[in-house]
Amino acid sequence: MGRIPCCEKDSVKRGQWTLEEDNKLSSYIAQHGTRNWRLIPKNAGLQRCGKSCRLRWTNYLRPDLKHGEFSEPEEQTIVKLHSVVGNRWSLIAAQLPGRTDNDVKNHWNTKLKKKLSGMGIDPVTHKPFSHLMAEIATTLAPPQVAHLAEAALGCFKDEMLHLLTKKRIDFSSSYTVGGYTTPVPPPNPSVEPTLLEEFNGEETIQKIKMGLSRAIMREPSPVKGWGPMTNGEPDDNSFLMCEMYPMTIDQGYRYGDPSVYANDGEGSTWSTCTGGGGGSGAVEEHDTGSRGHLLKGKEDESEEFESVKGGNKEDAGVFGSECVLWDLSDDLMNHIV
DNA sequence: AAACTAGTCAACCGCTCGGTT
DNA sequence: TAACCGAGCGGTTGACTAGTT
Repeated sequence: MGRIPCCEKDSVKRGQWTLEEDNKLSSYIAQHGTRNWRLIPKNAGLQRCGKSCRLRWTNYLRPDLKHGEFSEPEEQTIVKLHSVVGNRWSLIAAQLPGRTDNDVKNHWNTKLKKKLSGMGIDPVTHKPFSHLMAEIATTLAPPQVAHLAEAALGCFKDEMLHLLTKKRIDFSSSYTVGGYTTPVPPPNPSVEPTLLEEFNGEETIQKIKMGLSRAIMREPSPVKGWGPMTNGEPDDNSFLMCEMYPMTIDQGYRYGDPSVYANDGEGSTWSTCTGGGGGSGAVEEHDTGSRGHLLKGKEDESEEFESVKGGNKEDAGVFGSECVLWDLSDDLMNHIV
């Protein structure tokens, strides 16, 4: 039982690499290549495991690596690909020249996950938390829905409070995440300055509970399942929020065609939801119960909205998707505002 | 100024897979 | 066909740093 270790653990050095070790490894590989990792440390005069050398080379020393911050298009690519392939970091990294799977994984775990959570999006399923709950709620009898709301609040309380307080304050100027500015103002800007001042933890939680419970009970059945699309037709390999939620069809943004994931440098691969010809009727007056409250009405009065609706679509990515960020019911928002 | 906390990221670990013998 | 081996992958850990109390 057990595997033969790749090296004698007692005789190898571990931990951080020194500059001298880096130089030894780099110069050896420059001369001899990376054919046999087990022999490399021995031949290069390093007290390291071959595996450790490979890792050091592939994750840090390789000359074609990019070091530093991830760009906005890179972040978009990661999020989009993650929504389709999950934690296949090497696959995702392959679409990002100069980035390693370790880089991508670290960036996802430390930054992107939090960004999505903070926006009320489940980083595992890439669905808004509220929609996840709504999906579950459709399978429950009404009395159970209240319990679901209670339980969900326990799970998502932090995200919701964050969303309902800090994020809204951020909106006073504009909301920028992942380099994408969302020029959508809060539903009622006049109350914005007092939001934090008036914030009271317990009271707010009670309001959230009530609003969430009501919102879920009023959540209409999905139009379709999470029907992904390829070339405009549903396919089984990806999620497509705007298919399920009419509001997003009109003004929202969705993940682009899953078949086009190459980082071709042509800017955003996010695409807008055109609604497949459905047009502006997607958000109707009667839909005020749960979704689309923000866009409905804003369309009439907000210059910023026009900029989104009009020529600024390229500026909104997954992080700038107001339909996701603000996908809270009127009931819920009214309790808070 | 010191102690504590949270965030970041390089490195390690164990496992799987594919090629070779 | 089975055993072995090298390489790669994804999850996890821990050292370091910056920010906060």
